[in-house]
Amino acid sequence: MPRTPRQDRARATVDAIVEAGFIALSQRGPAATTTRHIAEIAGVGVGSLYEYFENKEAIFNVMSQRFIKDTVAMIKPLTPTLVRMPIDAAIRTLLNEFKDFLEMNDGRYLKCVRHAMAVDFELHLDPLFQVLNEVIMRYLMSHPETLQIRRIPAMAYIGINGGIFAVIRHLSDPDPMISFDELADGLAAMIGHYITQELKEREALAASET
Amino acid sequence: MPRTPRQDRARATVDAIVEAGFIALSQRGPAATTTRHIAEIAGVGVGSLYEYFENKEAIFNVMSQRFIKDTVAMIKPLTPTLVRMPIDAAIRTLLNEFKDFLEMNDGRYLKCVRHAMAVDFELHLDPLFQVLNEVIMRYLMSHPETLQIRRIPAMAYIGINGGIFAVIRHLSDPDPMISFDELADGLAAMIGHYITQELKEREALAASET
Amino acid sequence: MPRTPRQDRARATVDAIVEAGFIALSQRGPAATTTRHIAEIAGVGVGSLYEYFENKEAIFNVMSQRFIKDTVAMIKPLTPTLVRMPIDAAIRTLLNEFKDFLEMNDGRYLKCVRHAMAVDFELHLDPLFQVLNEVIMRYLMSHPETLQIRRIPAMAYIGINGGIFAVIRHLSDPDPMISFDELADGLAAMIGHYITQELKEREALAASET
Amino acid sequence: MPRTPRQDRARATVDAIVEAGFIALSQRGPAATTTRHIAEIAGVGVGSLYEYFENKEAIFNVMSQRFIKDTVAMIKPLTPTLVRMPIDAAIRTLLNEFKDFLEMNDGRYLKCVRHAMAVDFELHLDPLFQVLNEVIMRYLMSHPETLQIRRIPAMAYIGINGGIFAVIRHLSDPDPMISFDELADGLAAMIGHYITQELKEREALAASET
DNA sequence: GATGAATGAGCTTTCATTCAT
DNA sequence: TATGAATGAAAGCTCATTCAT
Repeated sequence: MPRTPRQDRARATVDAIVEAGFIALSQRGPAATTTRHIAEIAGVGVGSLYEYFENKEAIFNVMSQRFIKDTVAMIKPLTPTLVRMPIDAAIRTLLNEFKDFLEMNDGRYLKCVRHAMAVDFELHLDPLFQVLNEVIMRYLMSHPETLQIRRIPAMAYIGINGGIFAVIRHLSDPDPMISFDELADGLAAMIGHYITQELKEREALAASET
Repeated sequence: MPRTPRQDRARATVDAIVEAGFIALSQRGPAATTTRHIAEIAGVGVGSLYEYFENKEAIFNVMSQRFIKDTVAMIKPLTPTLVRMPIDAAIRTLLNEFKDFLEMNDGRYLKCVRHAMAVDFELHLDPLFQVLNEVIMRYLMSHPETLQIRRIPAMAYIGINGGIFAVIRHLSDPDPMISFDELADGLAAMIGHYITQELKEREALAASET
Repeated sequence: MPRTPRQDRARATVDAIVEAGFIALSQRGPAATTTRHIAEIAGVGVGSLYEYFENKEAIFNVMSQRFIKDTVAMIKPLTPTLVRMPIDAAIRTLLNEFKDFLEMNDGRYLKCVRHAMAVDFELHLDPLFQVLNEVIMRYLMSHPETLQIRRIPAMAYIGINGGIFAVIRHLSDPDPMISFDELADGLAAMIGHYITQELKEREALAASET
Repeated sequence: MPRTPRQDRARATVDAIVEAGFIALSQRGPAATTTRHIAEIAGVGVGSLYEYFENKEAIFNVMSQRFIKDTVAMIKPLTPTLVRMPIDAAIRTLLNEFKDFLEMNDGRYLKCVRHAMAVDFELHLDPLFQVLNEVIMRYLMSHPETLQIRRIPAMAYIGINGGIFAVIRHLSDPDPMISFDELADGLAAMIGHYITQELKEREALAASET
């Protein structure tokens, strides 16, 4: 049974407002993004903003949640493919998908994410970390030998945080010292080498114990 | 039109304003930091702000420059010590010094740095990247065998950006999954393993070529 | 960003603001006329001023234009009557109408015009000079013999500027040495005598040439 | 006995401040003329302004008085010469002297006088009107036949006010329709014709009475 | 429900004036 | 006496929010 037109229209308006929020934020930054701008871009009256959102901050909150939701939705379906790849290819694939995702719509998300902290995006980061941790866990379980390596939590933490930030910074850098491929290759090599080296050390240890 | 301070009293006022800027920024964030707050914390009249700064943004600019200057001043003298250490110890030492630096004055700098992008800290980041690159280069030259490893620029980029961000995020995280020591150990191990593995591969390659 | 009024209510607000501008300007002068005063007198919030005007100066500009428009609207319909009168009666009539116009609404316009230069009234004076020049030209054409007199442009310039200023100064003077009727009579006689004398000289010249 | 150096210096400082006031006012207009500017141009500290003047307005008052004093000092010595000239030559001479006076020092006085009303110059105009009235009276007494003409007070009022304003407006007009000579000639002719015509009418009247 | 005119608290900034030096 | 750093009241202006239509 379809929803009543009333609800559909309301949902469309909310979507238009959130979309407009992203456009305004990416175009003018958080300080210059006014409710008037958002309403104008959304094609609704300022009053309508307050029909659907408690206040301006609530719009940013929903934007934040939607950004994270979209990111998770981008990553989740990749998991089965990623876990079957060699680690370096998996990392490169994930980074490239992330890059494309951030650069969609003239880099709207990329521009927004740079201002994220100014509008408390951080509050809704959890699902993103969860899905990335899940990818990592599924990967490790698909490659049981890697379960023996040390410092898995720390590596996940560093890989996720360092990786996300390095990519965002690189994409935002008008004149980066290295190419994106070099960055992705570097991250892949770093993780790859860590695993290789750990496995070797485990092996050597096992051999000496025997 | 702001004038350059010529008297001692004037210089003290300028310092008080910049200091107040850090306190206000760390307490309330950039959007809620008003000229009145800064003046109040500095213990001066609002008018005095404009005796020495073109406008509010100019205060943030000077703060940004001072933060970077202080960071560089913290790192630079460590260089001789760091380059003589094993890589993992060097990294752990640097990260711990960075942590202490950020947590000085009740974490004033840490709280400010989270809002960095909102106040164009990026514009003045260069000296920091330069000094960190210099540390890396000096380290590599003190350990000539490491000069053979591949992807040095990418590793420097990843190490600096990923490292800085991972530390900041960890210190800002009210409930981190890992301890700071685990984080530092992880970063050290990751870089350390990368170098070890690279050296081994070089060796193997050299052996096979003979 | 000021918007163009689309609703009736909006138009009424704009009018109230301009009206309040005249009242405030006449009461306190340009330096002491603040946006808050204007808003208060208009019975609207300060914010409303900026819904319809770019800034404070824009209000003064519109006031200036409206003043000139009103003056022109007062003079234009008089033209047919004036051109049929003897010159001295025409001048006296025009001056008296101008006096009444300036003294309307407790002399609001008179008080404003004294501060004219401080708010760039001059920028919009052209239409006033045009209509006065047209009156003069129509008068001369209705009295073809006067077309022979010399120095018509200079006389127009002097008559218009000197006349306007003499009237304004007289009306503003708390203790003038002469009555307004004496002033009007004097201006009428001066212009009248000039024309008479010129015509006589032309006549004498024509006679001597025969 | 010479004044003490102390008093001399004080007088020089006062002069420098008033001079600076004229320069600032002519350069930037009344709204943009700050005490800081005046002090800077005068080469003294802001504090010194308040050693010699109650407040900013007092500076403008003294400026106003000095302007009028200078104008009077320019006109007074001309009187003996003027009264011996034919009326039109006298008027042209006076207007040209006035023009030169206003255009001295890159038009400093001219630029100031346009802002006069914004700073209450008008308050001190009396001596100027007195001296101009005296010139007129002396002229009339030097030409006793003119004492018979009617409307002398009105003509003086119109001539003085209309004349001053017409000259100031003309000199300020970037693109005047007539030349200054034409303006001066026009004013001279207008007054000249008035007198001529009046004398003729008196004569005719006298003849008819006989 | 949708609108946008209206609001006013509160922002940044200026500048005449003061007063310790 | 002369200074200029310091002041703070008050200016122009913005914009999230409200509410009559």
